[in-house]
Amino acid sequence: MQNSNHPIPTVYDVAERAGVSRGTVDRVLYQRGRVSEQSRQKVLRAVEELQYKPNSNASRLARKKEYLFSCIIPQFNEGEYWGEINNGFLEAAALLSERGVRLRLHFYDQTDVKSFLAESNAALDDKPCGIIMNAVFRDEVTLFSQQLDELGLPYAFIDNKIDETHYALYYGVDPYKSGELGAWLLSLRFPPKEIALVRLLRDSSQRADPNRPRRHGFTDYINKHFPDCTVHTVFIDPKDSCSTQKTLEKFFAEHPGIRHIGMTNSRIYLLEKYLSKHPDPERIVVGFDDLRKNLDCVKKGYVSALVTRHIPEQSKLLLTDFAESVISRRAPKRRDHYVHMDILTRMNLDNY
Amino acid sequence: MQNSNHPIPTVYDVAERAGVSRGTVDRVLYQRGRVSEQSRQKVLRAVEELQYKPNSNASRLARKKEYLFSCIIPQFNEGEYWGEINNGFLEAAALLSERGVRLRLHFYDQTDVKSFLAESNAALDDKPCGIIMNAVFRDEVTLFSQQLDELGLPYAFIDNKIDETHYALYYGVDPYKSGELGAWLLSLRFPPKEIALVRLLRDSSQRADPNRPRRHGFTDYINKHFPDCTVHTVFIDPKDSCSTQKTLEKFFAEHPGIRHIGMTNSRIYLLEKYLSKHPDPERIVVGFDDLRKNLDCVKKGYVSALVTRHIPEQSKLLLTDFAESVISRRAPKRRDHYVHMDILTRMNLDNY
DNA sequence: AGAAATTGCGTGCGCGTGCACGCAAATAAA
DNA sequence: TTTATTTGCGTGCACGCGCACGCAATTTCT
Repeated sequence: MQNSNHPIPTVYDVAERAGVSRGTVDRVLYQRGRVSEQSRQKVLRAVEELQYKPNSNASRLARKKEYLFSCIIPQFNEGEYWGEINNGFLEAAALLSERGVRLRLHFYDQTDVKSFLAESNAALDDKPCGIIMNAVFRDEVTLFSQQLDELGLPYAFIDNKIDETHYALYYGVDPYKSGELGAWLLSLRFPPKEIALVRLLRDSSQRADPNRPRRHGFTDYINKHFPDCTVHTVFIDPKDSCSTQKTLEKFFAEHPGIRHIGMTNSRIYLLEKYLSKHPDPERIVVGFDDLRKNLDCVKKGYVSALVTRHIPEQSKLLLTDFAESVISRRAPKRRDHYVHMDILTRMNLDNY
Repeated sequence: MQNSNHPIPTVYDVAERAGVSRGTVDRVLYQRGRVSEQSRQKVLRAVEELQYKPNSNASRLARKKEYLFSCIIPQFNEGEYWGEINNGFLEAAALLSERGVRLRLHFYDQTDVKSFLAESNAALDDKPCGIIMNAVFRDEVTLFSQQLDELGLPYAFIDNKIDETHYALYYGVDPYKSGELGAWLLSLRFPPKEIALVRLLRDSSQRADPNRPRRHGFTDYINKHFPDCTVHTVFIDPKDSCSTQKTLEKFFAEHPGIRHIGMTNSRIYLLEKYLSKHPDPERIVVGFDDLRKNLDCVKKGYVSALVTRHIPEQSKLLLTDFAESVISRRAPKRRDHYVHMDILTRMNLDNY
């Protein structure tokens, strides 16, 4: 609690106590201009004794400095994963705006390397004081991050990262562990004999496979704990619900023993139609990520559990933390933030 | 994105556009002093057209107004539930300090009504602009809230609340639902035939029983879904680990069939000693709240799952939201915040 | 020794608001 | 009509800090 006898000290108080002028205090605090060693010590002592902290409101008012951050993330449709990430960024930006933080967004096409290159260049043209991105195209992102290193521009990764780069900050889940958690949930109720792992067809132009680590976490867990269990893989087309339906009908007709279904990408909602047409009280379905549509599936009982983190929270925390560290010119306390994985079931869905 | 041609408008811009002086703009914005209807309209229009928002940094600098909030919560030892709540308050206060928010804390003894009365009076003496409390002693809290209503002082409840009062804000979990969730988790793996519900002995002076709703959620769920299951209640003494140990030994010796153990208060860690001495791979143990010691028990495998919310998050959000609404003099968007219940197991514990 | 450059430091101004003071015009009272 | 009162409104100052200007004292160069 603030001692009411001693009101909050200002530069004037520090200057007076040190026997110098405000300007000198200013020079000492911000290493601006030349100061004799003697006055420097006096000022530092006065700052220490008075516990002086600059008034951030006055400081920002006088400085009028803006901090621009550029984000390079995949395009999205309303309600999709990257849309939620985007919402988190916007929320954080609104909160930080009074501290002079500005945001510029760049969306690229995940299936098109060139669009990533274009957007990363556009981001540089913004002359930002920090860049936030994800890492779908490993080679290009690595190259880009080297460019940023040379420019001395700090950058942060969201959702996934490239360990070999000098990123300042990372927020995301540990994808491998989240896969394990999903497999654990799937097998919690009774041991699986056969599992359907549903995957998405992707056109050949898409080189990246961002879900690999999570899928491996999933299958490794199953193989380790249930060595006799077979994992069947089915591919469905995310753009064609009709063919998806046919594929699933056919697949499950051929494998009537399957009671466990998992999907390691964020689109478990694509199964809704099939699941609703073929109810099975014994079936267990596990998916990932708290998309609106996924939550609906849990609510309706088609999906037993989702593994997720609060998606917008993740990007909100990243921007807040990143901005804080850039503004204060201090490295963040922690570099890697593997955010907590939530387990969502119909029992704890209401207030998410 | 901010249009760079039109820099952020100031009162001067508004005044000029409305053809009046800064003082007049100020008067209409804050309903201070007298203004002719004609100028009022002109100013309001200019504000609208320019999308004028006062610069919060300049505003706070000039105003120098402080907002004091007083919290009245139970005493605690390091690492206990209310300690975590307290940490959340402190964290929020640190973040809000530059907006002029100050915090004053009052701790009372949960077993002593008089200490609550003393602390609530002390809180009033602070002359705060808002009060945060929990509701252990229903009658006394109800009386106190009536007093606050008369004074026109807004108050918020944390953790639990009294519906009949005119509280401005509430953050907490739905205790009944959390009890249900705990029971669901306990019975997830295989249907329970016998359950041990471990409770704490409380001295007769303690009238309040804050865990009742949660316990009822728990037992109701079991009775509804497993009508043939018997729920045994065991009382242990939280202050005497030796007697606790004896009680548990005796109880479980008499009921060798029990594979399900639940505890609806926050002290599942009190069972650690017993559980570690009597390992049982089939046993399922469910507790509540993410106390450090509870997390350790999950990590070591003694406890299968915890139902919790991130405790400090809850108080942090409450203070942030409450301060925001008091400062802006607007009612909060939502009054009741039943925060999300997390499910914690050894699979998703690492980054909590 | 005188001129030129460098070092150390004090001061003034502006950032955008909030608020109090006080002036002029309009109205009411004498 | 003169004086008192009210209404409407403009202006000045302070908030605490960042920054630039410029003066005086000291050192370096010719």
